[in-house]
Amino acid sequence: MLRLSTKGQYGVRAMFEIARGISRGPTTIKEISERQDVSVAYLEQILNTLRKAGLISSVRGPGGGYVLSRSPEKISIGAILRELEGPVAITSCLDPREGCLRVDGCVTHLLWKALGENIESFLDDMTLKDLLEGNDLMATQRRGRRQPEKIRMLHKS
Amino acid sequence: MLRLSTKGQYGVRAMFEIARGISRGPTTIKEISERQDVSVAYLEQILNTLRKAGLISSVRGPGGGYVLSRSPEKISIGAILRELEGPVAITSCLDPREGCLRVDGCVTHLLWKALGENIESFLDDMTLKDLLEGNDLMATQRRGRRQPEKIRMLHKS
DNA sequence: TAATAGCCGAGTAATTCTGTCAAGTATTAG
DNA sequence: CTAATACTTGACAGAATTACTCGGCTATTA
Ligand code: FES
Ligand code: FES
Repeated sequence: MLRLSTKGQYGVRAMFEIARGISRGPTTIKEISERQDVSVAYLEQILNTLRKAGLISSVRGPGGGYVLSRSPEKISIGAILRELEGPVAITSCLDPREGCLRVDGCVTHLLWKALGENIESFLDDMTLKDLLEGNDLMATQRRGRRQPEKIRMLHKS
Repeated sequence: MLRLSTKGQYGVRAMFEIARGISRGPTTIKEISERQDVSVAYLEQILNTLRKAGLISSVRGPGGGYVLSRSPEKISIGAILRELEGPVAITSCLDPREGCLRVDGCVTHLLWKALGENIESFLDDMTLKDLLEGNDLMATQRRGRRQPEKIRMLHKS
């Protein structure tokens, strides 16, 4: 229950790759494809959506690729997913693009609403920076280094 | 993003109706159908699943219907949804029935896992009793009565 | 000017969702 | 006993969504 589509998942992983490549300049679709095991054609579609949303910008021609429009800590996972999958809406009744007639007097409405807000604040609080730190953590694990706070909390839970 | 299927939603609403009818004895499919606007045929499918799962039991013949197997505070929304929609699994990688080969070294794995656990604890903490109290709350609103705690918290959030 | 790299719209196969339908079985009132 | 009530079961089908692929185009630069 409550699956995320592959589009959303791949989107987050692609954004992570672009974020990770910051120091090397633009990251190409091909590189992302190889590192994350997603086809080039599918990534084109996904990255195009994210570019139109203003989360990344593209550089054409040789040496080109994609770069983040803002710094990693300013791009939340929620922002990425919203562009690719629309707003968090546990039920169609809660989707601003749809709506419901029976809202008043519906016992479950508040329940789904609260759950949705819970999920959304989680996703909006987590950013690409946290993912980068989580990756560092994995790379340096078992070496006694200091662990980034938010990810360590994830690890515990 | 992250939609709940209608099956799960209807299932929760049906369980609420059965819980609400406790004092009157078994609740028939037809009654649930009328009160919750869901077809009898579809409810048959849903309630059968819930019965096989042991959440409700059925009484056949005239005067029959469905009753809860346990008291409302012992039936969580999570338990209902798990039967109808399978385990919470944001990604296929987290579904115990599927799994993933790239788990080690996957940056997003911990993220989805933590989100899933967050959702699950929310759903497991909320019970039919809370829905019943929420319903009372709606019915008595604007009359200055005392409001049940958990639902009032929902209302605030 | 050729190679690189992103841009764009359409289309399609597979899967999942959202139900319906028909033919049963069990129980009870009369 | 029998008729009415109500749940039981399995199959099936249309609609919607997902998860992609494909072909051709445009911009940039060495
Ligand atoms: S049916 Fe739409 S809010 Fe409950
Ligand atoms: S790809 Fe399966 S856990 Fe990340």
